[in-house]
Amino acid sequence: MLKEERQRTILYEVELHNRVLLTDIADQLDVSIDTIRRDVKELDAENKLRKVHGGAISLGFTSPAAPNYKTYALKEKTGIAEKAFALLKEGSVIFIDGGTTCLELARLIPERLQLTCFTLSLPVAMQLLSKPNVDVIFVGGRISKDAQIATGASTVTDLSEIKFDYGFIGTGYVDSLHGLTEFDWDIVQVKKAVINASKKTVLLCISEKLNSQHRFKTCDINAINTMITELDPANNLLNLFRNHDIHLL
Amino acid sequence: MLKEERQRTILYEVELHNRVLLTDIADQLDVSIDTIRRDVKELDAENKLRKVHGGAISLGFTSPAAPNYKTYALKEKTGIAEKAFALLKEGSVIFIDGGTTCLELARLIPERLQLTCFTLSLPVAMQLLSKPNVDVIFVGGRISKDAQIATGASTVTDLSEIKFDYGFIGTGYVDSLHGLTEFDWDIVQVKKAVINASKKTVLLCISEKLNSQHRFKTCDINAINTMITELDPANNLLNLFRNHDIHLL
DNA sequence: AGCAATTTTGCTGTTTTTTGCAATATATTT
DNA sequence: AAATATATTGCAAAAAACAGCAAAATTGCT
Repeated sequence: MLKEERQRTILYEVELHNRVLLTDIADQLDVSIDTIRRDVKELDAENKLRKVHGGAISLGFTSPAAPNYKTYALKEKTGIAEKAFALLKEGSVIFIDGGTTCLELARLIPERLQLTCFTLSLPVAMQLLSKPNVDVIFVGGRISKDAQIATGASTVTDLSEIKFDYGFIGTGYVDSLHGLTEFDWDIVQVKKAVINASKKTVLLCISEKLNSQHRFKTCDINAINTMITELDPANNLLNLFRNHDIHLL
Repeated sequence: MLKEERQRTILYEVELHNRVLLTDIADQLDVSIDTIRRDVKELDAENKLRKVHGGAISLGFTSPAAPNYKTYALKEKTGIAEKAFALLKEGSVIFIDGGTTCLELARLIPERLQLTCFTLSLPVAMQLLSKPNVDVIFVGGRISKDAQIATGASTVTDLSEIKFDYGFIGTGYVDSLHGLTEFDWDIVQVKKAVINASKKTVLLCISEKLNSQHRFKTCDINAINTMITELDPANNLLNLFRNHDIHLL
């Protein structure tokens, strides 16, 4: 049997069943497992499949189907995410909110860092799948079409039974006096639950949102432990937040 | 024997069997293997076939599916999804499983159809977000990196409190005798829960998976109400499934 | 036909690729 | 922690590819 034939068969099996065991394939094709191992290694190098311990899995099952429409103010948001990332410790149990800034934080997590990440954002969950050492737990519920996050009573209930070391959240609007506010009532409910479930709450917020407000209130500004913007913590724009018991980063 | 004649024979063999061994051809045409090697080299240079170690393979064998991250057997799966789609009624409460076939079903749902869709697959949920009249509910839990679906005890518990009109599921392996089986135990647990939560269970399954099995059992074949393959329901390959109380589509 | 030039072919020895095996190391499970 | 499964590495045998060479066949020419 030609090598190409064998590799074709392996790919076929992987595509068909999404995952295969090296031993199974070696058995089926009647060659040594070393040969299969080498084949799979090659196919992996060619990006035809992904080699995992003991077998191989289809790319379609693992590749981050990332539609890269560009994020607004990406640079600022990446800067914020980097500051937030510095708070992460090996083995932490954290929550990552939806929104593009939080998505950047998820993207930033390095391969070797071991974390348990809760989220209710579909894009964040997708992003976290590519991190081998991150345990991803999705808090389910009715998915909001625009925010792409789970909302509703069951989500709130589920959240009430968890404690995160850190909750990294975004917000629609923030004001030193009126606190965090949102346009959408459902989203406020889950954000409240997240803050409640977080030992420490970290707000990721681009400076453009400072001193803006809307209809529904999530929490007072004091409920936030750390606020991260893309600005230098000493920046004058942050003065109004200095009176409160908030860490500025 | 003329060189040209020989090369024509080689090409013929390659086209017929998709591959050929140099030794076989040399034997068959009763010339030295070096001659065949040189012939194949020329044919390769002319792009009539592809020379590989030990033999040659047909171009059609490699080119069409080679740089292809797309869904395997997309056409078949779309066909299956179309049949499944015909079962959907306005206002139904359904469940859509993970996997590429089920993802096709999600993709097929038209804009105007009003549905309540439960899922535990991140890609399916993402897909459903683009359907304005579909209520998307994600059943949360620990996300499996490979399958990109929620698994674990909380997922199973959540599912135990729901009833779907239809549960559209896929499977890793299916056999008329051994039923639905999987490679992964965790996945079996949630699939069991899904079947339990479905008034009617519809299996979406490409015919290549028929009569295959693996380690962990999801359910007997009788637990399935309708099985959809890309084949005509009268096809002989489905004979083994006719004794059972299954609708074939 | 005769003959030289060219091409084709088979042979030889050498190099490269492929494969399986065994020993060791690493990962995973119990 | 031990026990098991999987990976990695080095090695050797076998198969295949390659390069060079010379005999044989083919071709083009007179």
